[in-house]
Formats: sequence, C-alpha cells, structure tokens
Amino acid sequence: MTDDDDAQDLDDDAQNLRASDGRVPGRRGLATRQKMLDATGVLLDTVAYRDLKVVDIAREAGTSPATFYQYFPDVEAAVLAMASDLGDAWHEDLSKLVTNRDWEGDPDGSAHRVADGMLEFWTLHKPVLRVLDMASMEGDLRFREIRTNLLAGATEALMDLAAERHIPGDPMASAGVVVGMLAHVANHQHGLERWGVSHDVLVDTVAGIIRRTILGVV
Amino acid sequence: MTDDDDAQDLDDDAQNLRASDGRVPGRRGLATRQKMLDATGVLLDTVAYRDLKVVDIAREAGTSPATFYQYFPDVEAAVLAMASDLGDAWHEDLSKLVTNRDWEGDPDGSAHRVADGMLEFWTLHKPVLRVLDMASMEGDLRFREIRTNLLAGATEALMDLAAERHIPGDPMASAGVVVGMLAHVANHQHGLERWGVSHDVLVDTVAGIIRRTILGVV
DNA sequence: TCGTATTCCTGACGGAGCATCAGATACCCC
DNA sequence: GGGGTATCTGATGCTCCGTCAGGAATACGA
Repeated sequence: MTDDDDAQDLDDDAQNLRASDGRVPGRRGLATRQKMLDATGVLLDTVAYRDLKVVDIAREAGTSPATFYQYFPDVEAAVLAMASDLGDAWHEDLSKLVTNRDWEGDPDGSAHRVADGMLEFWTLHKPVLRVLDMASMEGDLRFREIRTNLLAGATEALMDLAAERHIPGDPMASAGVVVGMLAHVANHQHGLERWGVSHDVLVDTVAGIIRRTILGVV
Repeated sequence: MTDDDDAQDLDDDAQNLRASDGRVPGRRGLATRQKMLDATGVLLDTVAYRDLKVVDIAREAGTSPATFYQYFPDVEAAVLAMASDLGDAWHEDLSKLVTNRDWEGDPDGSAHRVADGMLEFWTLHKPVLRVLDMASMEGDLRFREIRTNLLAGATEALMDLAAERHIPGDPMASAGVVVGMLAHVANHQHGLERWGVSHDVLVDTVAGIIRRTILGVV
C-alpha cells in the first residue's frame, strides 16, 4: 500500500466525502446527500431491502435519480453510510449503557436497564440495524465490520464484567452470544409479541439470561 | 370467504400445484420445477438475496426465464416454496431433537446435543434459513408463518420442559428467546468465529444458557 | 406403430429501473 | 452585476422483468 492509498483511506475515514466527479461537496451538496439518507431511512421502514430502488429514494427525497448517483455508487452504499453514521454515534453510548451500572449493588436492575436500553436503541433505528444484520448474515465484510464496531463497546463491557466475575465458560463467547441474543430479540420482537409474549416479559427474560450468563447470579 | 376459496386453500396446502396457465404439472414439469428450486438454493449460497435474479436462476437451471415463470410468479415465491418444504420436512425432527433426551439424568449433555443439533441443522440449510430470517425480520407474514411453524416444534418442547421444571419466569418467553438465540448464533457463527470464538466454545456457551434458562440448572 | 392431444419449453417483445453524461441551473464571491 | 464554481437533471443505452404465441416433447388411445 502506497502513501497515497494511506492518505485516501484517512480521507475516507475522516468523512472527507467526495461526489462522484471528485469534487468536495459544499453546504448545499451535503444537505442533498443527507436528504438522500433520510429518504432511504424512511423507505427502509416501509419496503423490504430487496425492493429498495434508487428511483424511489430519489422521488422520496424530491430529486432525480442522477442526483443520487452523485453521492452514492448504489443503494447499498447509502445504507452503508447510514449504518456507519449510526456506529459512530452509538458505539460510545452502548458501551456506557453497560458500564454506567451498579452491577454489585443491583445486578437485576442493571441487567434490566441493559436489556431495555438495547431493545429501545434497536427499535429507534430498526430499519438500518435490520439491514446491517441481514448483510452481516450474508457475509458482507463491510457491513460486518460496522456491526462489529457498533456492538463492540457493549460486547467488550459485558466481556470485562464476565471476566472479573470469574464465571464459568469463555467471557468473550458469553458476551458475544448475549449481545447477539439482544439483537435477535429486538429484530424479532414483533414476532414474539404475536406469540403472546409481552414486551415486559421479554425484557424480564432477557435480563434474566444476562444476569445468569454474565454475572453468574441466579 | 366462499366455499371455492376454501377448496383452493386446501388444494394449495395439499401441494396440488398449478403452473401459471392453470394446468396440473406432470412428471417432467415437476422435475423442471425442482431444478429451479435447486438452482435457487445453489445461488442463494453465493449471492445476496437482494441480487438473486430470475435470469440467473434460469441459467443455473439450464432453462429460460420464461420457464421459471411457469412455476413461480417471482423469485420470492420460489424461496417461499423452498422454505415451506424445509418446514414440512423438519418440524418433527427439530421437536424430537429436544424431546428425545434424558434431561433428568444428563442435563448438560442434553443441552449440548440440542445446541449442536440446531447449529448443524442451520448450517445444512443456511441459505434458505437466512432468507427466512431476513423476510421474517422485515415483517413478511408468509415467511414469518413458515418460520414460526418450523421452530414451533422445538420451541414448544422447550416450553414444556421449562414449565414442568417450574423455573422462574415465563416458559413461553424463555423458550422463544432461547430458540431465537440459537438461530441468531447459527446465522452469525462465522462472525463470532472471526472474533476468536471457536465452534466448540460457542456450543458450550449456548448449551450453558439453555441449561440455566430452561432447566434452572446452574 | 402411428396420429393426435396434451404438456412443456422458449424466442421475442414492450416496459421499468439502472447508471452515465453533457448541458442547464443555482449559488457564491468579488 | 458578472464570472466562476457547485449542483442538478433530461436524455440515453442497457439489463432485467414478465408475458405471449407458437414450436418441441411426451403421453396416450386405437
């Protein structure tokens, strides 16, 4: 990898975005780009990812398809950008959701807060997180990296917690499975509720699993 | 709903398939239909669901796109058919995976067998199950019904187990969350392994959660 | 065995969305 | 107000979609 490549990578990471023709977008351009992302989010809430078309995003954003391609090579890239933004914004918060707790004094309440917090976060950003999960399942490495990063804060915090409690079993695996479980439950919340499991009971159940798996508290 | 509608529903359920022009397929036709399903399965293992096109399925099956439309209205219908077949074939077996165990005498071994069995089943049919999960997440009721039916056997068996053990918490919720966890872990197995969690450790961890959540055995 | 009816397959086609570009429009700064 | 840059979009060739009419394969009765 050359120095130029490195510089390019840094640019990308630093959100020094480029439009399709190489220019650096200004105020208006960035606003348009954001309108595209917002429109993508709105549509993702309605239609299946499979049926998300550039034309529809453009229409929803009140512009033309050609404009979309100024800022994203394809639909996937737009969703990738949304997911990436979400990751940057929440990595820290999800970590704090676990660490800012009195695990010693109130293990059960702490587990409940974590379960509830994760479910709430997921509900809030359901459309994007759903795609993030789907693409990760299908083996897309870029999405998987974002997902890993997004969940890493919470996972590592839980892992540390498990490790210092000296619970039996592998802390990393326990934390990973618990976080995965939270994600899954959040994604299929509606299905479970249809089976007669209320939100509160769900939180209780998940909190119990966190408590027993991570804290070793029965 | 009229009597005719009822009859139609029964026909569908009984696999009395119809081609697009209304005729009942014979030997050759059914073989071609099956070739389509096989081709769909092969491609689903390679490309993302979003990128699965009729043309590609037809090419993989060695026929023309027009032939595809003789048996399925669209790609979704083909996957739906695959999922439905899978549900019919495995509903019973997944149930037995839970019930044919000596939970009293060997709780830990039994939990391991269930965890391992589910993961193996999922790996075996990964492509279809992945789409089943994704479509369920996105709220598609037909896929969700198949998924529910497929997992119902295992879920109900675990629920009964939890109920007769009088563990604290709601048996239905516990069973549902545990089965969901199994599905999620299976889907993201590759991602977890990339994090340094080996297959065996994963099975151990999941088995531990089953044991503690369903059996109440620490 | 043959003729015919039925089942099955596919080439060809109009339509929709994709991705691109050149030219038009809006904005900024002097 | 004029010049220059940033931004947008109509027009376009292309791929894939979904449908049909008609040709090929097969079953079946005599």
